[in-house]
Amino acid sequence: METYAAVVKSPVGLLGVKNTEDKLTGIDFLSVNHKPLPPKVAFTKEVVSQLEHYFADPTFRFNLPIMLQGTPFQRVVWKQLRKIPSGVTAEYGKLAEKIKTSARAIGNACRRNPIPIIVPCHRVLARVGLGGFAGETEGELLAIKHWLLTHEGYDS
DNA sequence: ACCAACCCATCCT
DNA sequence: AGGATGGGTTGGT
Repeated sequence: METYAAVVKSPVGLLGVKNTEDKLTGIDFLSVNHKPLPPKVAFTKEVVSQLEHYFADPTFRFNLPIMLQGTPFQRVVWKQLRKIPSGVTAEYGKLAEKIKTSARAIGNACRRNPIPIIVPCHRVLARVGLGGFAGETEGELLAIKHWLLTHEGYDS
């Protein structure tokens, strides 16, 4: 089982926070058999604090140093994702046009986003329907995507 | 290093 | 329903 810098309770369930001394590297959605784990070092405290701010106020803008590990293509896509503000949505197909690739390839890159919520892949929707989230196309995780969107004011 | 086959959070006809 | 799509992974040589 993976070890986390912190495991925090949130309105969408337990979140596992992964980071180095000064860079955020990942966020996982955890099942209930994980125990909450309070942050120890200062940087982890800051990450948890900003997450709590966001859940209290959907317009809160994250300001955290982030380390994304991925292929050059994935980095380009993730960079685009971070430009989408809270309350705004994008489409796989539209993003694909913008960077001259296919909608499917965009979906592939989103699927591998290691830092959901903060790198806001939940703001990318399919032409018709929600699209997927955290690797799933149906089920509990998709409910989280929907929760995040309505939290940000999106009306389906 | 290359290549074939397969997998996908899509989209069009 | 079927096919085009393009990035990634895997497993072979």
